[in-house]
Amino acid sequence: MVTRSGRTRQARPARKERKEPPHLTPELIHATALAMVDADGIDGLSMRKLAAALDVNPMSLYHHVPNKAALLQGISRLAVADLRIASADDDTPWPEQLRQIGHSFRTLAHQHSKLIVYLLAHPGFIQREGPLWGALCHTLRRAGLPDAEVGRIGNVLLTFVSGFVLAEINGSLGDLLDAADAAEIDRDFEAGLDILIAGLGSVQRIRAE
Amino acid sequence: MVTRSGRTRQARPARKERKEPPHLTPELIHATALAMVDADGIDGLSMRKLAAALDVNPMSLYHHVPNKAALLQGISRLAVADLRIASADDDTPWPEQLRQIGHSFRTLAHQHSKLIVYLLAHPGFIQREGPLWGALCHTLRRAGLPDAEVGRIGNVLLTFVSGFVLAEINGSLGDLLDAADAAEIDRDFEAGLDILIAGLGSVQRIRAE
DNA sequence: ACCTGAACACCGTTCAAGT
DNA sequence: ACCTGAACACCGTTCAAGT
Repeated sequence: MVTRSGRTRQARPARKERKEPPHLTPELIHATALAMVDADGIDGLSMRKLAAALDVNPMSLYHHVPNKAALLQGISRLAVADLRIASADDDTPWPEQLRQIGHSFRTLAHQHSKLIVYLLAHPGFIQREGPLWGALCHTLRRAGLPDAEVGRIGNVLLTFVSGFVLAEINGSLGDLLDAADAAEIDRDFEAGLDILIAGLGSVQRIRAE
Repeated sequence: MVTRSGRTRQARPARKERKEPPHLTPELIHATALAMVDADGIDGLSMRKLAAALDVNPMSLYHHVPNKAALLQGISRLAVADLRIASADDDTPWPEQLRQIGHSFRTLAHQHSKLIVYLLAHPGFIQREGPLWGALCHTLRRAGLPDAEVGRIGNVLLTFVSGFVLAEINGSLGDLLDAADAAEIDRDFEAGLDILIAGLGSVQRIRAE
């Protein structure tokens, strides 16, 4: 919830009366906008409502953010920064590491569910240079996959996880299965990863022959 | 392209002058709106632009369609009606049949790419009673899967295909892989289906023990 | 340098008035 | 029964004017 009542209201007589300057910065704007999206969804965010939440004239925002598209891009950067890939220790077996990457993504999706739906539907979310794709490719190479197959297989894993969290968040997953509780859906996610990893093993064997 | 110049302009003196009634019906409205979305995307559709394309006052639409949400629902119904599941002949092996279902979905996604992105991001697209989910469950049961697993596994296949077409349409797939041509992406899709089906086979074996 | 009001071109939707 | 203009409450964004 973004509330305008959270402002400091101290007794000492500030130099500028009770209308202290909000110290408007891109960081503050992005953070507030992300909070609004997390709370009310993409449609709940507008330049004018954002300005109201910051207690500022709508037009002031345009001195720190070029336009709404750039604002959304800034929000995305902020959210993706919350992604934590557990990997980096090469002694855990690669199937377990793939599972961890999948869980990292899904956790991020739960943290910013409203935004992730928007991000998955628009280009430029997963980047070739990002930590997620890097970790994925690294793990697959460690699993013995030839370089030519790494991208292809990595994409299969990524698209499955994307599709899953999307269906999970928009509710169609709970609709198709009769899964009412979250634990059931967790198990479905695990089952999907199992199938992919099992399939990956068999394809790996085939290509190696 | 929806153009307003496509109206008949005959020489005979119509009773109502050159402003003939557009015979506004829900069907015509939905079809025109779908064409607009296919051409310009979801954001390219507005009640006012739709009315302009139909050469009608914006407010007239509200006598045939309750609101924009209902309009989008009607468009979706229209698009989903284009889905053609090839199956129904039980002599083809189940892996091939699964592949065909996946291709049916992907073909639909290509036909209405702009709309499908919207549909996947919003609830209610894949229905339990729909032909796609029905065919999927039927095939999986035929593959010898216990009833308890059918939903779970069907969901894995569906979410993979959803995630794939989404990444394909919004361009992030072509970005991550260096795949420039469509044929390469076709092969990636095939590879994904192969992995899932292979994994499905092994899980099937495990559960059977 | 930063803020702001007015204005422009759009939205979806309601409602009373027309035929 | 169907259509329509005016109006309302919203948008994103530009721009000239203020400090």
